[in-house]
Amino acid sequence: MTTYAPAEASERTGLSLDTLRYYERLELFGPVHRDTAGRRVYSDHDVAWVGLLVCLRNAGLGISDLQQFMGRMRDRSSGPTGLVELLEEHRSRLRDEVAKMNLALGVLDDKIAYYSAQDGQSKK
Amino acid sequence: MTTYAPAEASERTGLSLDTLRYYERLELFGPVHRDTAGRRVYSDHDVAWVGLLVCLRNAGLGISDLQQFMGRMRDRSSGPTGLVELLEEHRSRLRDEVAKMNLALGVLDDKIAYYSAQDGQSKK
DNA sequence: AGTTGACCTGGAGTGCACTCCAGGTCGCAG
DNA sequence: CTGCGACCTGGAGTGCACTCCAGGTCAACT
Repeated sequence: MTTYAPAEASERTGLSLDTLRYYERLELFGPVHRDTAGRRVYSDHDVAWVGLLVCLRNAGLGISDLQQFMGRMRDRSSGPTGLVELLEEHRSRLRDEVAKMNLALGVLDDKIAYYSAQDGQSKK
Repeated sequence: MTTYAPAEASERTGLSLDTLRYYERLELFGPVHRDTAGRRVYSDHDVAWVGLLVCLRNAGLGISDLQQFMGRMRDRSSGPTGLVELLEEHRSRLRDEVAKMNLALGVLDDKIAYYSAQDGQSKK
């Protein structure tokens, strides 16, 4: 199993060392294995997991959402935790967001069309 | 021309009174007309404009983006200001965002499918 | 043995976008 | 004319998500 030094994990996830540690403190992932000197050694699994976190963060989920998500994952062995419901809730929120953004995109398109036309003939 | 008291403007734009005043201070819109007692009187135009701001904010533009946008609008009479270019830049950023969100949506779909299946047979 | 550089910790600092507050003014219903 | 409620101001406070920092440890190179 491949492992990664902090700097490499940072590079692969696109997060700073600080952010990686920050996420770990908040228990969004980990615990991360340490070498004899106390330095972090990230596994494939860690890196992949952080990739998921980054993706969901990019999508606009907050830290507390991710914490909930993690919590449910952890307790999954002890029966149903509503994990799927939680995910579905976030999915529908995300869809709303996307809809909003598409709306804004439409507005931007309109504005661009409008002002392009104006600028095109502005020195009348 | 219809006008609106602060409370009504707040209702129509979905922003709090505080936020409305905050946006005005930052010159994202206005200046807003006042009555004899010094109270704000919002016009149709103000409300519509704030609607645009809200839409762009929803879409993830920051306050400083909106300020730039406003600045260019103001100076438009004195020749080309690169307003269209600015809008186009934001549009492409927005498109990236949407793409990211769609990616996240795909990931969520996968997770939901995966954990639904697991939960469905979890009490094995 | 000394220097370098990557890493460690806990905690303080930053930037953003609000949000709240104290203390005050006004116009109108009773 | 007295409340009352909506509004005003400048400025302080909040919550989030990092980001930076001082002071220290350790392994490897020279």
